[in-house]
Amino acid sequence: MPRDLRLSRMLHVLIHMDRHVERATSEQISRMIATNPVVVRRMMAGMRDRGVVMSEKGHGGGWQLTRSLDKISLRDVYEGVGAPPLFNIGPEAELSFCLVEQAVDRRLDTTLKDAETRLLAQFDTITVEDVAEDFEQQLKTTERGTSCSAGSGPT
Amino acid sequence: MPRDLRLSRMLHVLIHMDRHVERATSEQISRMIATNPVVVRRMMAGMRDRGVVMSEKGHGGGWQLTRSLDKISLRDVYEGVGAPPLFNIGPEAELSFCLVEQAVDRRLDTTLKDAETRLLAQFDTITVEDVAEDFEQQLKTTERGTSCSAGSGPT
DNA sequence: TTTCATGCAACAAGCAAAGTTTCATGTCTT
DNA sequence: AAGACATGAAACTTTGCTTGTTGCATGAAA
Repeated sequence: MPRDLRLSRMLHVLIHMDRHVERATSEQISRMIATNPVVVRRMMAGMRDRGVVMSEKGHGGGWQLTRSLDKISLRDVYEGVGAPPLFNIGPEAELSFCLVEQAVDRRLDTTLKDAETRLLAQFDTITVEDVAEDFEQQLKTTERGTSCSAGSGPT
Repeated sequence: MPRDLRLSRMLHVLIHMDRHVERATSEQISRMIATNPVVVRRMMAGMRDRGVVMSEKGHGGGWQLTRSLDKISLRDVYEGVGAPPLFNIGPEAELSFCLVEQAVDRRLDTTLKDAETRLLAQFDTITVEDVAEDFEQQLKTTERGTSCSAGSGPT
């Protein structure tokens, strides 16, 4: 249903990096989320700019976390991946000369801004570690050590 | 910024219909929101199915409100235009075999569903009449009777 | 110097809403 | 009955944004 997968994918990646691989190349990461290394670099660049991960070039290089997951909030990740628009609905960008449309736009705008503020506040309260623990809880229950990054090559 | 304009546009149309035109053809309505008559019919069809407006074919036909604006909530309009996805972000639709991704998806899903519930509840509390009164308040302040449906022909 | 990695730019593909064209159906007027 | 006017519905095109892909430059280790 949604169109922007970056937040979801980045969370997925960060947890794998913390729990399973420590340092990973874009190539390896791209296999975790079934995509292309370039897409990974594009996403990771924003995280690096925010100081959540670091990258090293050259032989033996790759990506690495710079803090533990309990110091990374969903908000950090959301902004790291470029703070894409939260909502799919809303008024047109350019304001109209029609006072009716202006009133509609104002009302819709404030209502959505309110919802956005509340949701981002929620994002502030959730750490990636919280989500990682959800994962481990489930792992304990099912007994299978199923993870996605294992083995399977590209193409 | 948003991609789905139907809620915004429909509100705009309903207020004009109540305050200015009473009965309007798709052609006239399409001029209000600067679009095509077919786009209007597509949007209005859902509103008709929900009993908010009625349509009549043939000479002298067109669209008409079946209730006053204070009996139409934003929620009604949102659902009338097809209840498009509220959010632009979120997890992939198909569930993964990777337990990490599953945990991420669950967490994101519940968080967004929560926000969705709150926003729709907010939509329940706002009537189109409320928005129409915003418009008239503004009208009183600026003294200009500016509206969009006046005069200007297509192309 | 070769190999492996990121960095960056440009372009193609996929998807959903919006826009458009065309024709059928129904209704009022003359 | 004929003509004008309106919705109804289907098919297709356009648009905007994310994602996917290719190519090349840059930097670091072997």
